[in-house]
Amino acid sequence: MENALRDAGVRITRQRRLLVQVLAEADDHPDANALHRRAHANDPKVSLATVYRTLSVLEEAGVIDRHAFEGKPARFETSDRPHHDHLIDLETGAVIEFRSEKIERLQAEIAAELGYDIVHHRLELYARKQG
Amino acid sequence: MENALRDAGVRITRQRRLLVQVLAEADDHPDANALHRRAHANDPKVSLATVYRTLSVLEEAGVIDRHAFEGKPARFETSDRPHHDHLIDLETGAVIEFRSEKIERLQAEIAAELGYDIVHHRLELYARKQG
DNA sequence: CCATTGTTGCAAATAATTCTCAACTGCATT
DNA sequence: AATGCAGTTGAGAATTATTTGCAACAATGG
Repeated sequence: MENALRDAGVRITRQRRLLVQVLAEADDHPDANALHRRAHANDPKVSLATVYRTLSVLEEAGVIDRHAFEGKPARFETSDRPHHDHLIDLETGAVIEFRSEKIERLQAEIAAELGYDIVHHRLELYARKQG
Repeated sequence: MENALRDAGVRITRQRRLLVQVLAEADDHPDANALHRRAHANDPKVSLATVYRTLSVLEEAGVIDRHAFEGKPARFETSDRPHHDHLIDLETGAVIEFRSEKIERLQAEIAAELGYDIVHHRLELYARKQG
């Protein structure tokens, strides 16, 4: 991942290397604060401002994704996994990932009809188990 | 709409009546600040805090919908209109409504395949004008 | 018309994120 | 290995969106 950054012309600093590592090790979807806490454990000198700045840089470079769930703080994950959307089970809160080529295509068509190119999208299905 | 509120046990105050009116007249998707500005024009005494409080009350009563688009402040619209999804212009922040029967159908199919019935969903396209 | 209870305005509090600026550090070059 | 400089950092102040505490006020039932 570090190489990908270097190639994108991003200067590799101690704190950036640390954050990349923390993100790579995360199997959840931490927010900026959680990342700061984790990085801080390894290097108490890393500041929250730098976490925010670095997250923007990494997002810009395309190595992480930023997810904005309702009102809540933004959460991040490495973008090495394939794109997917989410179905949320309203009773259990479980999150099921899915992907539909057809929907992706339709979205692009709709945007094109309106004169737009999609940069990214958000699709969440809130559902209940069939009776 | 006022009756719907009364039925929901919501006390009708001068400022609530005004905000309901402003919302009913809005054909865009204003945020709390914009609503405050518009209400303020009619009654300079209405405060921003009350706008926020009233919006929560109206949402609770089910007469308006709150949309939390990425990072940006929440935006509102009356919920008396037929269902639609949103395309957000990343440059101007403009919100364009659209509806696709095909996507609706596909969503239902996907949910069904996973053993679910959709209760509601959220689809947002973040896009940029075609060059 | 009065009492009760909910509502408002104001200002201060919170929460998430960005910015300012002086000190510091990658890294290309010598 | 030393040097220059543009990019980066830390600390805290600033900003933006929203919520809250509290005393004054007003809507509805009786």
